[in-house]
Amino acid sequence: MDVVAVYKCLCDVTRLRILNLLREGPLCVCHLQEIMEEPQVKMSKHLGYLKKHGLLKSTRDNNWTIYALPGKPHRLLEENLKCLQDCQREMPVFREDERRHRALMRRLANGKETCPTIVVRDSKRRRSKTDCC
Amino acid sequence: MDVVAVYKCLCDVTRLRILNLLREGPLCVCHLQEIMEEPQVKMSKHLGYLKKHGLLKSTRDNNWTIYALPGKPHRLLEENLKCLQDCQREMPVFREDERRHRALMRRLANGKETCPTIVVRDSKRRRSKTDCC
DNA sequence: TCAGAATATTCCAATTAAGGAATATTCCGG
DNA sequence: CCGGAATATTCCTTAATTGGAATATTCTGA
Repeated sequence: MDVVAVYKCLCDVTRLRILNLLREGPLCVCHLQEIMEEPQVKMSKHLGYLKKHGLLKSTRDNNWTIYALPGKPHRLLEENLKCLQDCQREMPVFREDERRHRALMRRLANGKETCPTIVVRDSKRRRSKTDCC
Repeated sequence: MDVVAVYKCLCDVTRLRILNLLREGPLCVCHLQEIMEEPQVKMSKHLGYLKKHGLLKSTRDNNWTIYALPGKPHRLLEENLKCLQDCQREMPVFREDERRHRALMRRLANGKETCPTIVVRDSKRRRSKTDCC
């Protein structure tokens, strides 16, 4: 565990936004993209960066990659994730993200649309192979 | 309070070492230098950086500058300072620093040598104006 | 006033980081 | 096998970071 590397992970808004969103549960790349309204390249790179340094894990589900926080994160990460919860004031963008996140979740919950993101939480639902984003 | 700026402060070894040392109490620049065995420019710049972002405060004592953690640090800083305490394993350099820190303190405590660093802790001691380092 | 100590600042070179455009890869359904 | 979707990677440009050398500033004691 490279402490400095962890802080390097945390010192970028995009990465903080990703971590903050994933506190709520796993998300596939396209949903993160949709929520954060950022281009695919950017998302993919930052996700890769976080994963490379052990702050995220990923699983492949057909054509999708689902990112999630590690099962038992290092203390350093854990403490800082807790702090993120209280950073609404300092990070207004967090509130926006969470708003769009909830909207997406509602849409997925009551919709025809199914997606790996939701499947992780409700493994009984079936989905087609290509109806994600 | 700029969250990202705080993490930028924390993502450099030199700055982490400074913060870790100052957990124990204030130190003047020359003592930080001595303990960390780093050149003056480097120390001065990183100290200025930390101060600029509110992670340190400084007071002037004659020709010396004494740096210290802020009285009541932001939660983010506070939590991470606590984490630093447990990072001996990941940061062997912390142990070295603390060893040299203790040695310095012993030297100052029982010596003729007095210094702003010690004065902060024992304001009854007198010192000459030029016997610091 | 002058030399020297403690600290800060400026200037510069080298390294690293961030983001976008284009391209590659992988996997699916037809 | 082909087209398309989801994601990753490569290449490139621009910006930011780091650190050292030299210099400046401030203060003190003689």
